[in-house]
Parts: sequence; C-alpha cells; structure tokens
Amino acid sequence: MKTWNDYKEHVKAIDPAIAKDIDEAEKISAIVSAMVKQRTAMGLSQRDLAAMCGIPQSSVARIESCKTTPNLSTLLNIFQHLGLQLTVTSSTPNSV
Amino acid sequence: MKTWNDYKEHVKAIDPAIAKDIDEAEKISAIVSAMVKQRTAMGLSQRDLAAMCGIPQSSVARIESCKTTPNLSTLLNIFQHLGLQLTVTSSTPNSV
DNA sequence: CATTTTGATAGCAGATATGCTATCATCTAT
DNA sequence: ATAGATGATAGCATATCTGCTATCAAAATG
Repeated sequence: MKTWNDYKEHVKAIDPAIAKDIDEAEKISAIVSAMVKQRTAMGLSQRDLAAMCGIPQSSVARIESCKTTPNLSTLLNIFQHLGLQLTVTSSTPNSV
Repeated sequence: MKTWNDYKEHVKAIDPAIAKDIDEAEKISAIVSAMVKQRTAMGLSQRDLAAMCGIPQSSVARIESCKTTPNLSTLLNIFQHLGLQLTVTSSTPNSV
C-alpha cells in the first residue's frame, strides 16, 4: 500500500512547481501543529486562547484548520500568549 | 541624553497596550533584520531576491522597510530562497 | 437524557497585503 | 559626466486575511 509520503514524493517529482507549494504547506502545517500542541498542552480551548489574544474563536479555528495562512502579526500575537517563540535559523551552516 | 531604549521603556511602563505593540514590532523587526542581513550577505539586491521568489521588488522593499507585515506564506517563500528557516521554540523551558 | 463545551463553518464588511507598473533620488562605476 | 544599479515609493486592482456574529454537529459532562 502506498503511503501519503509516496504519493507526495511522486507528485513533487512530476511537477517542481507543485513541489514548492507542498513544501510550503508542510512548513505552515508544522508551525500550526506546534501551535495546537502547545494550546492543548496548556489545557486551553480555542475560545480560551482567542480571548487571551483578543481575537474571535473563528480566527483561531481558521488558522488551526489551515483555512487561512495567518499574517505574521497574527501569528506572533498567538505565539506570545502560548509562550512560543519564532526563531530565525540559517539552513546553511557556518554563514558566520 | 536619553536613549531610544529609555523612551521605549518609559512608554511601555505607561501604557501596557502600547507595550504589546512595541514588543510585536520588535519581533517583526528582528525577523526582517535577519532577512535583510542574509540577503546582503548573499550579495543579492532586492530585485535579485524578488526574481528568485517570483514576486515584484516592491513587495520585498515594502516588507524590508516594514511598510507591511508579511503573510506567513510570503515570509516562508522568501526565507526558502535565502536559506533561512523559521523555527518554533518554547519560551517556557521543559514543557516536555 | 439534558446541558454545556468544543471546534468547524458561514456570511458579511472592513482592513490589509499583494502583484503589477512605473518613477524617483542616490549611489556606483566606467 | 554618463549610464547603470539600487532601494523607496506611488497608484491601482485584486486577493486574502480578519473581526464580528451566529449556527451546527459532535463530544464531554452532569
């Protein structure tokens, strides 16, 4: 049986343009996943977190379910209240 | 003579709501600064980078000069071509 | 079973970012 | 001096996110 990864690699091999989209979607997904994980770990509902951030629950839900890709400002607001941090890392080692 | 930091701390002490805005602006500024630093380190002009990312130079300029706060998607696109990575870190140590 | 909580979703209006094109001042190099 | 490169900025149309409000199904709780 083929896994999702098999399918994914297949598609990426066929169309590099789509590969780029998939890569980006995966990065966003990873960030959002960390966000959801932290929220639940803190025992917060979407409504709880939303109230803390001063935004509606629908906004949190849309981001968590990947219906929209958040603005950096919105993401930082949420991260702030989750005790999460966004860090810039260099992929290329030793860039001095 | 008062430094900018003195002024900043002063304002933040007076109005916590503004303090939040300042904190966010500083985070965005830090991310953007890292981005500009990497671009120049790679010897790329805004036009070069923009072409690589498939976006207009004006978009790069607007983000670098903080005229707009980028969408996470736009930021990841640029980071991708700069060899930069966005990492989620926990501010609270040992969250297991 | 009844109630509450939770996450997803809808519609709408307003705000903001984006793409595209073009211009401008400044700097650099020939 | 002249031409080219660079970053900032403008206007416009479009796309997208966001806030607000409300509803719904499913799950949890009593």
